[in-house]
Amino acid sequence: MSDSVKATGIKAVGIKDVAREAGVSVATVSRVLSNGPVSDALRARVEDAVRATGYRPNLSARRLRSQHSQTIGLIVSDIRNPFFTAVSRAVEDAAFQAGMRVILCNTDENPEREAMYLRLMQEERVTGLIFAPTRATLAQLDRADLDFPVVLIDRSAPAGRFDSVVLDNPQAAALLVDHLHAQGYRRIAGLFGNTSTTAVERHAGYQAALAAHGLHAEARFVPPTAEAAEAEIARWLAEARRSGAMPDAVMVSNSLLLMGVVKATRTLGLTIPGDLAVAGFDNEPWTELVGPGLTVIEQPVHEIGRAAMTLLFERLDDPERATRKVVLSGTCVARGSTGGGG
Amino acid sequence: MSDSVKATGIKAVGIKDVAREAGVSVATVSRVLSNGPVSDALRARVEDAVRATGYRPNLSARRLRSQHSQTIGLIVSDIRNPFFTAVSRAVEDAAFQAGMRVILCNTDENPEREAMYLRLMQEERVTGLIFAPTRATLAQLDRADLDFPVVLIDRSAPAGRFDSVVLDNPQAAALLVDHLHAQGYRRIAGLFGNTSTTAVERHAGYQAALAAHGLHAEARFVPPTAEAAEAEIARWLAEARRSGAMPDAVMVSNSLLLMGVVKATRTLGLTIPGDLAVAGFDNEPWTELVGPGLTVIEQPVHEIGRAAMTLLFERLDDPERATRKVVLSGTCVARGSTGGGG
DNA sequence: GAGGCCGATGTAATCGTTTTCAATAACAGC
DNA sequence: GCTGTTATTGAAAACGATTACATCGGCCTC
Repeated sequence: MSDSVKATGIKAVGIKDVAREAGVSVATVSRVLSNGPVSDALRARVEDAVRATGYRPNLSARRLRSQHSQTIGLIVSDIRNPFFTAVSRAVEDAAFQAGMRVILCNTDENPEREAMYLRLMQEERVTGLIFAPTRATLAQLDRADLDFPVVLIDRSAPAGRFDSVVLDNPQAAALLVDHLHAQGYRRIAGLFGNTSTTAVERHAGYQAALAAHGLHAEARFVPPTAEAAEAEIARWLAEARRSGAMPDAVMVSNSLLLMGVVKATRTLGLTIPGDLAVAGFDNEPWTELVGPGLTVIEQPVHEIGRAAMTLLFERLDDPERATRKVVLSGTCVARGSTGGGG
Repeated sequence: MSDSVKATGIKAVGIKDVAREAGVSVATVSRVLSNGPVSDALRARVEDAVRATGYRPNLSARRLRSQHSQTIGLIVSDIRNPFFTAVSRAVEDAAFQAGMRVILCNTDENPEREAMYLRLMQEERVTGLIFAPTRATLAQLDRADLDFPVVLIDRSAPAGRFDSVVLDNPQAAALLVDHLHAQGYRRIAGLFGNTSTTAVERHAGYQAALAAHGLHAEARFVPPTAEAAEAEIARWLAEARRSGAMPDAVMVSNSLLLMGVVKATRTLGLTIPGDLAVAGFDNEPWTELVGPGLTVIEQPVHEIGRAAMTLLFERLDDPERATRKVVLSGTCVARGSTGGGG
């Protein structure tokens, strides 16, 4: 008969079984497992029994009773965004090292999904949350009373009810502008995403830096996709050519837009940097390989993840302390795409 | 005094509080929450009470009692590997859609970490696991008795105790070789990773396809890093030049190696495809942008993730059914890097 | 009109741990 | 030798939900 198949593990072994095997009470087993005060003799007996029975604690039960979920939430827009990929890796490493689990959620910048995941975080009774919210959700977050600490990443915090860690976006954008200026470029266009606070800050830095050099800022905003950027740049350059006011350089606010711009230059048959210098954000491995190499701002991605976890742990340690905002600096990686001074 | 600060949420609201508020028993509340048989009148009262109290079910308690963790594990080598990034996104989407959570673990191909995460999966009582194991762990996996189904991805399953979903690696490699041959290349070198079963399979396909064309195979194996590939290719080409037997094309088994090869051509001042044609795996967005565009095999990454989840759900439905191996085909995306027939 | 059945509801047991509390033993102080 | 203190241990309560089982009307059938 086919039920001879089901031979193994007819019943899960619990702490009771271990206790019986070792001839002690369940309390003693529990104490051994959590390094409580137990005599050496009993400890050894229990450890043997654990091995013999192949016991594995049930984390759900443990969490229920101890009221510690040992779980942290991580809500980002899309894990496929290399920035979040790197951050998530850092978060996971730090979490597992501290004996905690991570629940990862992708929102696609959709406020409804953000709301539902926030609800989930409450039901999971997470210890803490690391969150990159949209502007819409960020505004409501103040009112929502959550019973766990939140650390914001990438998106800037307004008043200051939450700890946060962000790149110094204005400074980073200025770094790029300064570099372009130093290379001799004078008509520096800017292309920015139109959804995140990040782009807003980078635009501000771009504008300020240009002003400092006495240059004219010319910025446009597009949805954060390569396609949108490619189309917009093509349109823009066509107009500019007609009006005789071609930019000699363009900076963009993230790596998706950067890809779009590079694509557009190919389609239009423009050389980089001869016809157009290009600079952007995020030092992904491939930026070194396209064209003459792309000049970019490198974000300390791993550090951002680590900093978020550190902030979270410190907050858990002392819930009363003042909220903190960690601002990290990017560095400018100069490559050929901004090389041939205009 | 400073304790006026702590005003909100002095005690978490449980199902009991909701029951009291609605004037019903806890059982009725539970039934409302799980769409059980309850009269419309009471259902409405309970729903009001839930809203009024701001009740959030405690998932740990629910899981403990119901013995359903509603959690699936995902163990990969490194989420920063774009292949796994995309797969993980597909898995998460499918999971959350089915009302399940995902626990993501990075092993860095380290068997010890794999073992510890497998232990964790048991303690979490996961519903199922999607796993890309190293060869070492794969060998032991047969013996370990786990009380949840496992679906292997990317790494090929040996005998067949587990469901799995993989790319048709030999065929994909052959596709690349055939394309190179059709473009006129005759001395086709191959560079492969030396850790995964994937690379082994791709090498086999490469070799078979070359043999079918009556060509000589010349393959080397390196650690799966861009640096290793770059160094090895440089050394290789130097030797080849001396012996007067330069390959006119090279194919590599993954995107990291591909980056290494491209880097090497730059350092050596070789043009693609004039001096050397290049082809590889994984159609990442940037492959379109470097040099004349890189010819690659496109893996149906999202589909692989989905297929894994489907396999898992089907297995949960019917634990007795025969194990299945889903083999998906890659497609060849031809670009300029293999364009100028040798 | 009595018996049987069914659907809605409540009571209490249960899931597998941790943790409180009491009990015991050992040991020191006087 | 008696008492107070401390270190181990066990018994049982709790954690917050689900669910088996009992109960109670109402309604149908004969």
